[in-house]
Amino acid sequence: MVSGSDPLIGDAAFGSTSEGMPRQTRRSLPIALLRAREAVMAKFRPMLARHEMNEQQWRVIRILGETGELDATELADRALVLAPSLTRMIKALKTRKLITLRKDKNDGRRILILVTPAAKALIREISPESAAIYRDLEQSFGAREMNQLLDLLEAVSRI
Amino acid sequence: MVSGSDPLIGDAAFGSTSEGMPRQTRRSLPIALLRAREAVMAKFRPMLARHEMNEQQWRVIRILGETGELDATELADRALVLAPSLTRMIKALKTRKLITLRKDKNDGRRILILVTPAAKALIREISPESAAIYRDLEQSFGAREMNQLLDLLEAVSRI
DNA sequence: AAGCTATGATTAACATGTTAAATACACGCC
DNA sequence: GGCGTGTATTTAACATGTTAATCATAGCTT
Repeated sequence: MVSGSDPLIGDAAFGSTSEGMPRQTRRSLPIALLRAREAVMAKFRPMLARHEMNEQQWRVIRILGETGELDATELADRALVLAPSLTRMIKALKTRKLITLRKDKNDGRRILILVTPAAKALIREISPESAAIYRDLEQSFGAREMNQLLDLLEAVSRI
Repeated sequence: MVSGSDPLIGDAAFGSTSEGMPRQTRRSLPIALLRAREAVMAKFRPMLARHEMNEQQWRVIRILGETGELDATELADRALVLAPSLTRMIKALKTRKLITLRKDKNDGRRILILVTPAAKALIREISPESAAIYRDLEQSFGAREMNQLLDLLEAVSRI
């Protein structure tokens, strides 16, 4: 019998590497992705916070700025937020006068979302700061590694 | 003047690739990490849901199972959950009798957390299912690519 | 036109993420 | 021993994540 504080033997939870070693938590893809994301976002969050934006709001506003008017479903897909989250965010962003809404005339179920000039001004403030952080990241990580990583991430996303 | 629905020109927000092309949202590291994570977790979530576990609870329980007794700070670090989230999770997991708590005799501020036999049994149920999903993933993505990706993610996490 | 089914958006309920503040204990200094 | 400072944990408040249910509109079928 294992005593109360003994760890379970090995780690069958996430398979084995090609070398046949038991996989440690550090070597698990979901955790590695989370850890990497945390490390990267830690660089951006303070800057965004100075502009009273969180990560998700910045994704939404930025995509609307890049793309122009979008319906809620399309926007949620592209910004990687769930529909219920977007519904709540829309209220807040409308109150802050960063977006305007109108009904789709051809489909009464859809709402169309558009950034205001104020939001565009905000995007123009944040973008260069974001670009600077990204450049630092690319420099310390390596441009080649960055591209390789982006390629692999894109491949994983398609699985 | 740009009209209301025109996208902002280009995309200065996240720097440029080595080829000098403007970076699209798809080519942004934070978004690529999020998208990849979503794709991967979509494979695991239904299985975990069948065991009435979410992703975070599984990370916590699994790490406790691997490691044995841990204090809250150490556990939060390893499971990548924030301290306030862990506080709430501890209540739920204790109610479900998956963990037990005791005070550290040498440091009255710390609580020590330990999985119950019931939790170990649960881990033994989930682990093989998780391993099977991981194997499928590794097979369709490629073991070499998987290792390469894990190496790059580890490198990014250290920046 | 009525009815069926599918889709877009919202609401509800509960969980975690996030930051700041509060609480409790540890530890060194005087 | 009292005091300031630091650390571990909790609480609070608000935001998003997640799933399921609801509501409204489209669009097809008869």
